[in-house]
Amino acid sequence: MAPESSSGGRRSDAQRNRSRILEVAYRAFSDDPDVSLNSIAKLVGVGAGTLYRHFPTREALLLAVYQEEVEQLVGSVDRMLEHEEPLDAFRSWARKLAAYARIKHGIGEALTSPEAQEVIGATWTPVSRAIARLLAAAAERGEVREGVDPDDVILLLSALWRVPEGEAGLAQADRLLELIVDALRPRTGVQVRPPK
Amino acid sequence: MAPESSSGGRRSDAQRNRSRILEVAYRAFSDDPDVSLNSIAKLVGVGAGTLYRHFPTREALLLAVYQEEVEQLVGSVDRMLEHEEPLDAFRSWARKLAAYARIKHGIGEALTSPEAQEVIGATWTPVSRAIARLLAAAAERGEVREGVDPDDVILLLSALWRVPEGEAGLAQADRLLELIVDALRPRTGVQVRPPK
DNA sequence: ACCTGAACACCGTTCAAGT
DNA sequence: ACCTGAACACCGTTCAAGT
Repeated sequence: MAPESSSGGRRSDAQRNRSRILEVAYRAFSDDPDVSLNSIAKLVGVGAGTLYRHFPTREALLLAVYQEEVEQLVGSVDRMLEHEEPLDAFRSWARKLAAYARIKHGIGEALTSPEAQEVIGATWTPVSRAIARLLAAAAERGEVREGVDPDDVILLLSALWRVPEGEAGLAQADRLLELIVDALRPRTGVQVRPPK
Repeated sequence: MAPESSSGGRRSDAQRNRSRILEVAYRAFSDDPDVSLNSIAKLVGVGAGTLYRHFPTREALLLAVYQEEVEQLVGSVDRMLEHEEPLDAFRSWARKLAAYARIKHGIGEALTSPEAQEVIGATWTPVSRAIARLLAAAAERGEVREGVDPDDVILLLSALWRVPEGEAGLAQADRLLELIVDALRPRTGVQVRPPK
């Protein structure tokens, strides 16, 4: 009858549920960003209470779902800096972030809503650090000024995924990105050639 | 028994309802931006269907409520241009818009959500024109470059009202506004003194 | 014509009862 | 310990019935 054998005990099925919820939620959010939590629970085959036990708010679930991918995006910074000029790397990376936020509608909100900033940090902070690294690399070449707050840049970048869908929107996003890059340039206005 | 006397007929009570809904909704939204439409209908003392007849979506009601005030804000542009240097007028006006959007939470969404842009225009367009006027005045002095799309500027400005509440947020908004102004400066980088 | 308000199919969230 | 799922108090929206 051995009610408890090793240290873990019953913990395993809870962990199993957690990962199944994440898996199903990922697809559900992709289909429809406004999908209800109840319906996700039903899809998983789990009681609503179980979902709420693991993820107390919609935002908590949303972030857990996308955190891994955000980390991947964040992790791509170093590689990009090796293959591109810093400012181009910044542009490419910003475009990737925007494309991601445009598709995964929820994540954009999480990156700009003041409330979310306080609660999470888990998504915000890595993104902020990634931008800091890109800006630092560009600043070293004198292509952007120093001391720009990366959090300010996130907020400016959020314009990129608020653009309307379609081709006109993409063109607008390109213009916006150039405006943002201009905003970051050194104040002198004298174009500095990077040293060979 | 004269079922219809003049041309208007029964139209007047519908009009009355419309304005009462707007009046009550204004206060209700001020108290709580997420207030339900049903509860507004109840506050007005009107059937839910009546509210929906006048304003088919939440956004429609929200915009109707704030349209008058937006117009007032838009109307203040000319006066500001008379009393301030164009670029300062732009700064002041942007701050006003941001403060307004920060308080009337809904309006910020209406000014940046792509869906809203298509549906409405009634709020978007005047704001866009106001910014165009400010930019044109500044461009005449050579303080900003020409050909900047005012809609791009709205999207950039939206960063101002996504800032967290409190003092830190206001400081961030100030930094952001300066970054945006920098983004609009002439590309030459040579500071042009306005002619006396 | 316009309005009412009950009714419908949901929603997020909780919590007693089970194992 | 953890899970279930009925239940609660809502929500937006519709539409037959009234005037």
